[in-house]
Amino acid sequence: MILRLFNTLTGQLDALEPADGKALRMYACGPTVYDYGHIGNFRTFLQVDVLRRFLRLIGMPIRHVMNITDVDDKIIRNSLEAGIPIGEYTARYVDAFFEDMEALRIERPEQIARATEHIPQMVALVEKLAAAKAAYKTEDGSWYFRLAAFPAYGKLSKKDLSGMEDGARVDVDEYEKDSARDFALWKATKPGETSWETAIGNGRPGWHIECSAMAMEYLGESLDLHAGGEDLMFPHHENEIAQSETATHKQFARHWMHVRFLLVDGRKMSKSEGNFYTPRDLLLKGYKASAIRLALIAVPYRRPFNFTFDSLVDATNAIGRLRTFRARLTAGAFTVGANQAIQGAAKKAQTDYRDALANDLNTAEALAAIFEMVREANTVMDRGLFRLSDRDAVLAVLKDFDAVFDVIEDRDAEPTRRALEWAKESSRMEDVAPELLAAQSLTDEEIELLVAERTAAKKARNFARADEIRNELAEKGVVIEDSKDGVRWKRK
RNA sequence: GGCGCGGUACCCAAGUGGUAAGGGAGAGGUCUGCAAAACCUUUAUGCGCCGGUUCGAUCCCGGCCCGCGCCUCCA
Repeated sequence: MILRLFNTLTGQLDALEPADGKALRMYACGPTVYDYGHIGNFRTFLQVDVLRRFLRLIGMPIRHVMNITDVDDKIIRNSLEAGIPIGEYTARYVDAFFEDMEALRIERPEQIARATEHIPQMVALVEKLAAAKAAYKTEDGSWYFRLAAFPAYGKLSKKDLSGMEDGARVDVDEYEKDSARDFALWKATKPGETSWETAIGNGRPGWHIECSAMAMEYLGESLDLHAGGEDLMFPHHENEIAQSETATHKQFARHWMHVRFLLVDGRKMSKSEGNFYTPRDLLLKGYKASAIRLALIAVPYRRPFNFTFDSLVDATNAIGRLRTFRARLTAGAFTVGANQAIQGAAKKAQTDYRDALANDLNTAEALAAIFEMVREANTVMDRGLFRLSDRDAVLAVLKDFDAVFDVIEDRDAEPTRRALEWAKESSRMEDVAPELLAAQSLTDEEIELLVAERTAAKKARNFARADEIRNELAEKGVVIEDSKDGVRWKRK
């Protein structure tokens, strides 16, 4: 099976395959650690996670590199304001980033590359460009890439910049540039700012150069895939192409994937609009990590996703349905044998599911394939015609599903617990939803005791007491389900 | 202004030149001590509007309206 993925460069669906027949070499732009990541950032990382998990599912080995930008204007400004070294300033956001990644069950790339740890590689690349007369140094000590040196500029974003050359928009700070569109490779620093003493002078890297240098360091001069948010297409990725291809004379990346933006209530998310959310914010409001994950991946990556709290509720309920279904499968006592209808349904679901993902990662269609099977299996179970081998067949499909979506297996308690801990440490307890605190007030053991007491009361036909316990649990977010196979409970 | 994307039921959303997946929510029913869960039925003669091509268009073409993104740091 092969994944056909939209390629920004060619404007069509292209088969995604390693050029050398070995592991797929992919690079994805990671976060700039000047603050906590928001759900927009994580939509991109999550969609890339879907990609890598699906590739693994179909047996393609991958080598995935992600950068962490731990030096840039905002970081320098903020750390200066806080009066701490940038390393110390970024450390907490790097930690937070990995914590959030884990909460959302985003797999760690094979290689994480931090900008500050690859200064020599960047310097070498600038030197190479300088030798090719594609980079020049300005009076203040900064280095710029000469756009005129790369005629193909704009091929990714399909921009024709020839008519916009040296227009009215010249930044006063950058008057020394040969052309307004030339971009910084290396920035001279002002006194007091973090800088590196290097062969090309004292300063710090420009943003674009880090991705080129680090991608080539770990993946070679020509990548199979480069991914990132749609906003990075121009100018960031365009600049990466320009500087890399000018330096190597090789195609930098054969395949480009861009994840569309997440909107909130139909608008771009921004702090000033007041519609800005981090995963932490949502966890403290009582939403589960799995619901955030599903909501952010259920809409295919090439569609803008309009985030609303409704979308989170929808995802929560959909996951509940899947988890209930699987619990019913595992708890049920089935007679030996197989039901041909179910065997067929499982096979079809398996195929449809994989085909959907293979078709430009159509997560919505993949989800539909799974739910169709769930309904058919439930129906057959209701009729008592479900057999032991059917369980294996259906569970196998769910396993495939969770290999990519990873939401059925309930690991929601830990992220919520950690978010609460974080709220305590950072004095944000007022942001915690009261229902969440109520739900946290009972331990599993306490719940088990109450459930047992209720079962006893029911047996004694003391329904008043049984209902009383059920209501008490409901108030604390615990739902009880009586079934032929015993009592199940779950936290809502 | 330039480039691009979208407008499908109450909400989210897939999709195809041949007659509308899936999820969520609502209503009715089955089951249950009652619930919950599950299942069944039900909710778009209709896919922004107007033309055109076609035997036939939601899907192709043209125009229009509305919404959004990028063009500057940005996932």
